[in-house]
Amino acid sequence: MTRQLITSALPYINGIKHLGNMVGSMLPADVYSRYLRQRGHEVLYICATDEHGTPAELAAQEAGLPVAEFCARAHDQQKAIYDGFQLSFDWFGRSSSPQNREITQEIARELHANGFIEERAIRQVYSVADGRFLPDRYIVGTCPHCGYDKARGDQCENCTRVLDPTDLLNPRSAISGSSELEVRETKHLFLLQSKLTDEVEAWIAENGDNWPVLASSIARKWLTEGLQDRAITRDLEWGVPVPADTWPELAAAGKVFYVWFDAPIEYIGATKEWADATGGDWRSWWYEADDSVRYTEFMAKDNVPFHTVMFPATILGSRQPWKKVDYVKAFNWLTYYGGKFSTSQKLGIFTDVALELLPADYWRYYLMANAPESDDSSFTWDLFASTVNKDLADTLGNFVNRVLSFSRKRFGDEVPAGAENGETEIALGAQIADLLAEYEAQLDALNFRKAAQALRALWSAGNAYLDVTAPWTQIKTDPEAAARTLRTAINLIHLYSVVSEPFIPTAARTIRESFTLADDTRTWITPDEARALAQVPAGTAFTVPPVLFAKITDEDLATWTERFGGGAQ
RNA sequence: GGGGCGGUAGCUCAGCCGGUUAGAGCAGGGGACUCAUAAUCCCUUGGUCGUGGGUUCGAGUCCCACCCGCCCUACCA
Repeated sequence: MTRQLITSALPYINGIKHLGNMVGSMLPADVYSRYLRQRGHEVLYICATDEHGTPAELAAQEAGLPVAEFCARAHDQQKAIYDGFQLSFDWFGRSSSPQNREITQEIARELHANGFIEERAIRQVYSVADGRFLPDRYIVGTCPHCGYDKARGDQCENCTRVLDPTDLLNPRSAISGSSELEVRETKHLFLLQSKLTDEVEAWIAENGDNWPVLASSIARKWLTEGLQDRAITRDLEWGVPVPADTWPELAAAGKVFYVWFDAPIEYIGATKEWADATGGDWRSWWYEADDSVRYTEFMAKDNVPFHTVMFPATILGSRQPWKKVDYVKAFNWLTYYGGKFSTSQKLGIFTDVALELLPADYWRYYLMANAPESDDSSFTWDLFASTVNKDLADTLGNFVNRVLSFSRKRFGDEVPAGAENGETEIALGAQIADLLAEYEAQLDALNFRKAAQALRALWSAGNAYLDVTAPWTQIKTDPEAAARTLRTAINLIHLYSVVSEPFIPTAARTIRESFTLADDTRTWITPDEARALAQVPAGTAFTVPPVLFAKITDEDLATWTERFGGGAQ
């Protein structure tokens, strides 16, 4: 059993995340974490809110709150939603934590000591009315090429040309609208990534081959172009301050590190938050841990360059034995009817609203069974309803209900004894063992769609077994055989409750709690146990749980499609 | 402009290093069954594998060109 370090990309502090954010990082990381824990691995699943940067400051300003207060509230809000999704973080931290500040500054000092940080003066647009330097995209104006009057300083959305903010005609602040802009000189720290390109390339060559192409190809693309030196500080109020002991002048000027510099370091910082809170040993996971720990990162494709190139460059340049990622699981986008989920246009489904409509298991299963692993995938209400109804309600939920109801009706509140297992049960056991092996193999390989398919095949096998044995017929001629069938089917139900937990933890627990089984501490099923189908002995008391998954009705669909604008695009 | 990924049945997707009649689930059609959330199980109709060339005994799978979608292109995160 290895030690498994798992992180999912940090959700940005500002705004409620939508289902696309959920399926691309936190949810698969949770499914994987739960699976590995169940298999007996020592797992540490770490996530956090990413709290620094211009958008957070502006959102706080708009909310009329001090940025620290704004972020504290937003963090709690996000945390509550993730609890609702049953995300089993070992720690859900904050990139604004003292722990992250400490480690970020430490790594910056190490980079400096090794000659990978340089101070440079750059010229940047300053908005007098807003009292802040503006990132390029926060400057709008008229495009000099096409005349579009809402072009952003980084790119014109109309003609797609890449721009410099000083190219814009009639430039103004996107925040206040003020045209009182000046180009000012400001000093920043640059990470000399150009000096680290070869090392990162060698590291990718050695480690990236097994990653999904989505991750490795993006990484290689950046490297073939050669890494450029990159500014890692900003002129903002809210961020990790540049340490005064190393850069007194910049510290005095109030410089903070760029959000993308401190955000990945928060994986380490959050682990220290966890250690400080629980007495855990954070260093054993992150420092000189290369042989004992396997580290898997989950993220959507937009995050890949930062995780495969820039962060590794930072770590390599520190010359310290920080743990580097072993496997990068990258996802494409989940779209809403082929279009982008959009906060500003209120398009799509957001995590808070999702939980108001239906319990987490419905979303968890649907999202993972249709995860955008090889390409963007499209959320549609029709597919959602058909997946939930067919797989969860009909195949699994109905199986549990039909077996337990029938058994109770005919044999009472305990698992019936009945005849010894016959050929049908032996064949079933072999089939279940095979399907379970397939399910495990797909989860081990982080193929979530295929894992969900294998799980559904396990559920379906139970229904097929009932069809072959037909206990409602057996009961008339051979009650012992009927009892055997039900005993076996009940054992399947218990097996399902164990192995389904990564995808549908709440329903799995509900099913499991319907058995009064002493010492039921089993967390996984061995091949022999799968073949035997005898973990729940005759005589075990059980109850029939309430309907596990309610079906989504046509009325529900009509209501939600109307409310969320499904298909309109 | 440059680059990456993708374009396979009505829908969502599998198809490893090229090799016999291109697969799954859902939807559609037929049948079986009645324990169960009108559930289940079995059978089955759908595809000139984006387009056009090329390599090969043989290509969805390799090469070239083009079309379409998404993403990246370093100051959003």
